[in-house]
Amino acid sequence: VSVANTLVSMYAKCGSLDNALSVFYDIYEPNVVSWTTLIVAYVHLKLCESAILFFSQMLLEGVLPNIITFLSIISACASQEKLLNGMHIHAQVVACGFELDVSIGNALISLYGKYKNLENAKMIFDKMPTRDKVSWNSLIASYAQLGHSKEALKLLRDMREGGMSLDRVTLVSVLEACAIELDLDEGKQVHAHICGEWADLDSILGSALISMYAKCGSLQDSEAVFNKVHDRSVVFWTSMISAYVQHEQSHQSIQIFEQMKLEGTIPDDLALYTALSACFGQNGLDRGKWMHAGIVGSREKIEALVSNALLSMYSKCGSIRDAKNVFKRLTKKSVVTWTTMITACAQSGQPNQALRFFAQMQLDGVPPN
RNA sequence: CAUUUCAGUCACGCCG
Repeated sequence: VSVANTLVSMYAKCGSLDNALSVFYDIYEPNVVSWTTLIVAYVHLKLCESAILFFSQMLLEGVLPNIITFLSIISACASQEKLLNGMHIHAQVVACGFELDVSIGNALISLYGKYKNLENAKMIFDKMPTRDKVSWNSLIASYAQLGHSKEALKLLRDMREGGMSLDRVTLVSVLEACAIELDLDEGKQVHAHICGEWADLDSILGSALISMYAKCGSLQDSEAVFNKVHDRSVVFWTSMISAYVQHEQSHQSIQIFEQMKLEGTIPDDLALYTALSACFGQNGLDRGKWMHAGIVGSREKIEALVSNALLSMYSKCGSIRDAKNVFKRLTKKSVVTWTTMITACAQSGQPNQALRFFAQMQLDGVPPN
């Protein structure tokens, strides 16, 4: 069984769910590790519904979940919206007597954070018999992501007073909090702390610093960070592209985008989205068309996010005609897609066309929000 | 043999 489990895990990590599944189904009596491995595979592919289904199936077959199973299933629940699943799992954790485990507590903190339920997150935290760095990080991240940055920064202070050392995860969350608060001073202090603690920045901390500085209005600092990091991920590049967009520097932004491609980093949807949003102003339309052509030439299908970005780009650049052309060729149109078109027409003196789109949208089965 | 926290992002409107 162990050998088969390892195989399942290996196939899953290579992205071959089919192979993983067929090995799993050939296991005579799958044990708790087999099931957990499968659940994790689905969670990593964001197929959380299925992960939860496998969990139920496992229970039906009389296999008892252990702590690791619960950790996996809690993270499955955290990445989907259904509150009920999460509450249900929490109850089961308690019933199995696992609720005092540190890792379980950590996962639950994060779960309630994702559910925007900070009271419960804090309650779990307070009730934990022992806390580790992850406990603090989870709670701080929850506060930071929900925009409660003051509390996040306060927790940081408590954490340090309690003698906990900070790690990269802590700092990323704190930088996010600084960005929301537009607290440049605190952000710089965190940056100084980072420089004192590690010889070089990695691309995750780098991205967080770039966007913190950009949001706090200090583009020069973003640039300085950008130049210091050499192991650049797509996210890292995108942060810099976005920083220039926020400061309305279309040209610089596109230049970074081009440099990224030259250095061999393949842009993902969000990178394309951001680069397209950099096409505005004087040469905006030309840059946008050029980019559009590049996108069409380099990928099979265009994702929703990217096509929406194309629509906004064309309408921002004043070419409703091009926007309509893109729009016509889309197979899936969301409310956002329709609203982009409606707004484009409305703002360019074509109110009747806007109303026509509005009517068509409803005929298409998309309800207005 | 499997496991918990972290970075770039969406249209419109409202408030700051």
